[in-house]
Amino acid sequence: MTLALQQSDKMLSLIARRFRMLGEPYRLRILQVLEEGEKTVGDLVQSLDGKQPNVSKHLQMLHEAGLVSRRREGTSIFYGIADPMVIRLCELVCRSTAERAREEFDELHAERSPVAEE
Amino acid sequence: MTLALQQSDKMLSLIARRFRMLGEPYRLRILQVLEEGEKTVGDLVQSLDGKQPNVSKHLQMLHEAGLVSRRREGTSIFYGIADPMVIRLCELVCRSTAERAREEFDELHAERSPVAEE
DNA sequence: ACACAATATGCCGATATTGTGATATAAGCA
DNA sequence: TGCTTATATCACAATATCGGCATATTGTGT
Repeated sequence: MTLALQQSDKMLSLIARRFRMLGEPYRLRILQVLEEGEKTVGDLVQSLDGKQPNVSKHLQMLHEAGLVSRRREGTSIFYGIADPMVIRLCELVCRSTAERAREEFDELHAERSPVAEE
Repeated sequence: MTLALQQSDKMLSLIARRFRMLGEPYRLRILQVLEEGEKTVGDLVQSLDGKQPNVSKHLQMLHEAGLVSRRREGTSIFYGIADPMVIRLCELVCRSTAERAREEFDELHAERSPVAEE
């Protein structure tokens, strides 16, 4: 049990890949937009002010990792968030990261000598 | 609200970094061992059958990202899981990834022609 | 001071990832 | 068929990451 990670090497790689897919600011921004609902590649290119090949590639990666869904409609392709887990993941990390950032901020601004965390 | 990601670019980078830190199988294995309790670098080197510099480097990265704690005791240094969020994160991803893997497995073994998801 | 153990760091080659421009594919329409 | 739009893929340079070896640092004794 524990970390629920005593999986086979293959399983571990899959898990790591999912985390890695979330480890790019640009991909996070894509997911951020997708959370409003399904979007076409063009929509995303416009929202994110990015290049189309780049957006397509990131979407491809997210899709291969099973994080976004893909639906064709005419010449357009709609992407959406496939796994609601993504939302909870981001909320968790966001909260935790913000909290830590605040702690570091407080430490920097504390009058007394820092408690030495290095 | 939504993805809780409409943060500044700096915040987004921090969040992405945390995900990236979890995006390495070796680091996941380290966390897996750390979940048993605090461990020294030497303990981990032994448990994971790895090289010491490599383990140290990964621990350093995890520590800089705020995911593991560090405590000196004599010449040894004990690392531990700093943020319990890590556990929940891994559980979420693990469940979701296993589920998806099972789905793909089922699709592959279905008698009828695959529904074409690529 | 020295020696020793535990950990960290610097450097390197191999590999992976990213972003971009050019090009290819696919669908709809005249 | 050809033309247009939307998306995907290819090819490449720049950058980042990983693992390993050698070496430096830190702490603890003598």
